[in-house]
Amino acid sequence: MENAEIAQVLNQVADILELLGENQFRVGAYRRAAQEIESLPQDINELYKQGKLDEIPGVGKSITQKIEELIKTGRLKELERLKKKIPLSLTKLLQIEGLGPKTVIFLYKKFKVTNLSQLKKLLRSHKLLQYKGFKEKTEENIWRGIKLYEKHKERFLLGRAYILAQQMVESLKNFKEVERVELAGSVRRMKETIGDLDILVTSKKPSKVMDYFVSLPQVEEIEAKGRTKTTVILKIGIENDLRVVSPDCFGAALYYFTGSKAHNIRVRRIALEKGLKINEYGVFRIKDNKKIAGKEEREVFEAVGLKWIPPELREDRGEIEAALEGKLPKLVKLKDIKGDLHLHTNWSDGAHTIEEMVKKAIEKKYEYLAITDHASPMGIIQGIAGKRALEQLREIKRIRKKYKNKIKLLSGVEVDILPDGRLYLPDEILKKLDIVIAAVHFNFRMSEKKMTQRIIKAIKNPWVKIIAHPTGRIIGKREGYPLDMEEIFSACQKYHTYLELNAFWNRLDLNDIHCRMAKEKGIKIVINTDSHNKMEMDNMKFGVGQARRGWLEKRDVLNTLPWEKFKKELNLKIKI
DNA sequence: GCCGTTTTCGGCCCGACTGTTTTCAGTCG
Repeated sequence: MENAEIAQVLNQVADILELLGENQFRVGAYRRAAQEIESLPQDINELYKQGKLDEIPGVGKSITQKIEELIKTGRLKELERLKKKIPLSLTKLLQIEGLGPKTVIFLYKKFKVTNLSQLKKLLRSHKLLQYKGFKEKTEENIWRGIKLYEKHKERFLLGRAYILAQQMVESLKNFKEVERVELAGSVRRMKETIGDLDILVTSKKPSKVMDYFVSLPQVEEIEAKGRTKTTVILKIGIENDLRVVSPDCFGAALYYFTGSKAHNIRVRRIALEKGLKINEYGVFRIKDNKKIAGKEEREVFEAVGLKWIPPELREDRGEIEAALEGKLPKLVKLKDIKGDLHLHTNWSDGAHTIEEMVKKAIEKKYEYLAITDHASPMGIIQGIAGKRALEQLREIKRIRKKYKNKIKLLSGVEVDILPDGRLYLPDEILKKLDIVIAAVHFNFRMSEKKMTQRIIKAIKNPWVKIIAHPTGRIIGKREGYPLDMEEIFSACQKYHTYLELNAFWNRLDLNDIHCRMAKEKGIKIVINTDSHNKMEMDNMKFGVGQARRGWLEKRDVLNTLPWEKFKKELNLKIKI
């Protein structure tokens, strides 16, 4: 069983225990363990073999046994037992905004509600109104939660949420009563999926800001409106929280609302050990309630003896320990990126010409770029197979010459890896190109062993420099194909092939955890946008965000190298 | 259920908002 599967089982146990009214800390312990396992930078099966399960934070004797049982048998008797008490389907109802464990269990016990359609039927009958604590408004709220749930079962992808968040921030900046505005929450942490938007402002007139905020055209519905906190649902279906605080607590509030929850809990615990209390208004000494920090985020960290931690790291995945020891990584930045090596043009399925892509890269002050159109047996893509590859090469050389003083234009291809691991273009063509990217685009359903062998065969090809979107996932749509990443990393190291972090926000593949695994193995990553038009080249920030979440530093990313070093590293023979 | 530079027992992060209350429970982040 994989890390994510084991984490899921533990979360299910937590959900049922919570519904049963179990001790909340016991519930929390399962959640914590699940979270730790999900973000583990190693395969949990390896830890098991080494007898090191209990070294995972939050995993003690009891959960160790449960993980062992899951690894050995694929099942957990405890969960089977719990499922007899309460159907697992109830845990789905918990995902409806406004429905918590108390209400869900009440609906189950009184009305045998176990799923959404039964819940709707009950609401329509208005039978709930006879019970204490339930009035029309309660029914309305549950309907609203159901509507939101049906509209958006999945979390929003970062790319979409980011643009909307920027719009809301800009609108707030334009309002005269607003002083400071900052984006917080999971968008600030550049998480690949976003639950809601969190925006923080300072103002002397909070109620005016709240009135202005709820009147913005993007707002569909007001869920809660108070003096310091307002929650609205935007037309697109995402929730947006706005918090207004005074300037002297801005740093504390920014820290607090950036999260993640797991990170905040850990840091507050450390604060408590030092006799300090952290809340959204500041850091306070418990004995006399004196405020010792809060204006700037950095102060909050320093007050509890930590170095400032970049938002992307705040997941309680070891960043707190690293900050305590002064061993935080110096994360790669967007401005460190010197080139983009995976770009499509109208020679295959891209929208723009080679020259238009080159101009955009010059605008971005890149030192180099590679044109890598598809060469694929798939009919839908009119690619650059055969003679067309050589034609395009001539065109690239022409444009290379034209812009040689501004940017280094490299020739390339994104060639398909066939099911048996051979490539769609012969070596005679590949060897004429500067950057050969290989990728899997079809026949995804293979066993882990076969898929791993398929990709390793491509890695071994001496002309292949990069494996694009290595796991093939499309976030929210398609699981990545199963791969033995350890073997892939070893092969990359042996054959000097690089793995891509595809910056397109519905891929972000490799993900943060894989990036961190790669870093630990000493493998460099290349961050590419895989742009199919020139605007998409701006997606680089999402790739860098994911790389930062994976603890990558400048030296871990191939395309941070300046041209001469890059050329040497890849052993490129061209003269420009 | 986990954890320990005060502790192997007794803690476990903290506050805002809503709805239905007349002092609070439930939910959320």
